[in-house]
Amino acid sequence: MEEQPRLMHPHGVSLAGHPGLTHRPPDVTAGNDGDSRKQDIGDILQQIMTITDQSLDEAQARKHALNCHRMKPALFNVLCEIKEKTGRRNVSLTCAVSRYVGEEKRALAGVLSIRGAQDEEPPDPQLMRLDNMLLAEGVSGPEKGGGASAVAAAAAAAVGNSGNDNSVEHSDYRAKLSQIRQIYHTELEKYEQACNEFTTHVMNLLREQSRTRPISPKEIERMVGIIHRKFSSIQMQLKQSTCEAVMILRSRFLDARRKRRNFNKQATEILNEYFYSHLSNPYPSEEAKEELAKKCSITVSQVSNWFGNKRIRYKKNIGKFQEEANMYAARTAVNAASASAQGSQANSPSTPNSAGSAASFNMSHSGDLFMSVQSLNGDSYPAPQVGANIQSQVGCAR
DNA sequence: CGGCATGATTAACC
DNA sequence: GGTTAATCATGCCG
Repeated sequence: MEEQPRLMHPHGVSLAGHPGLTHRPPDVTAGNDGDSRKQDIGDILQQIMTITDQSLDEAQARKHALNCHRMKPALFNVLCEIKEKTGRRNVSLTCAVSRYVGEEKRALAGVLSIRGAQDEEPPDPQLMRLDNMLLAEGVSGPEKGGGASAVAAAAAAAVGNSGNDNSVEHSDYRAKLSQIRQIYHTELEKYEQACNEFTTHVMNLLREQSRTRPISPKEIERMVGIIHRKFSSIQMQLKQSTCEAVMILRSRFLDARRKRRNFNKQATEILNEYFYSHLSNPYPSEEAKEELAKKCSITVSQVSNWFGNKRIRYKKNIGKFQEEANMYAARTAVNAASASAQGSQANSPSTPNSAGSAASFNMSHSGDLFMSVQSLNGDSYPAPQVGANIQSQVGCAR
């Protein structure tokens, strides 16, 4: 291909004096009056070349004139031949002829030059990542996909906070996600439509141009390929920003879940009940933690946190918790009393120790500080004799 | 708004 | 790995 005789000027510039034209097909150059014919062709070429300087309207008129010109078929054949032989399409003539679609070309260039147009190969890893993520998040893929609910469920399982406000946050999250999803889909659809419209537009233009210059199907294919690549790069941007939006939403959601929420009253009561009824050893076993967690609709780690906080805070300021301790001791005593009144030995699995067993909640610095405080405040905290004044205690508490 | 209550987190410890 | 102690960050109430 490289070694075959070149018909084109080495630099493919001025066609008027193009060597290729001296190698005319017989049907064009036949006859003796080659000079006049030459002149004729020269005129046409001149017209073509000056199209560049004309307005679109003028060019339109010229185009029509050219199409109707008696020499047009011959010239067209020459072009075909040149093109076929050179195997290239950068013939200046084609550029000149296509000048009359300058506007369209400019529009094309405008769209095609949108930034970030890395012409990646089809199996673009980044695009795949984005697609996977969108799918996983339930943005793309089947309607109301498992993605969102999976995330919500995971978050719920991770935190397991009291159901009510959770579902509120979930629905909020869901609503926002579906909003993103909707925007994503409408935008995607818009892009697809625009891409199709633009493709057909360009194809029409090329078809039109093919009347004036030879355009191979490969060229059209190539053009369409370029358009599709460019549009898919736009799509990629859309996907990327959608991913970002989802990530932001998700991190906000998770942040919101991290926010401290006070446990509801019932949960606190259950925990306190256990704590004060196991004051001698307020270290629930794993099973007990699980049971408490289930009862309180919180996680085991929250139970652990609660007990950790409670122990340290109780220890730090026993006096402050005195009243609370009395109350819960009284309550467990009541429970025990009513249980025994029913004739059955109340022995809840979660509270194996009896109420008010304030023996020795080991303090790191003073092992029996608790005991001594108990005895010091014996009057106000008669844990051992709770049963004696249940009525008054309960009356105070409730 | 200030201060206390409280759930969560972290580092050190055993 | 669980606990302690300190601390953070937020909720809540006067």
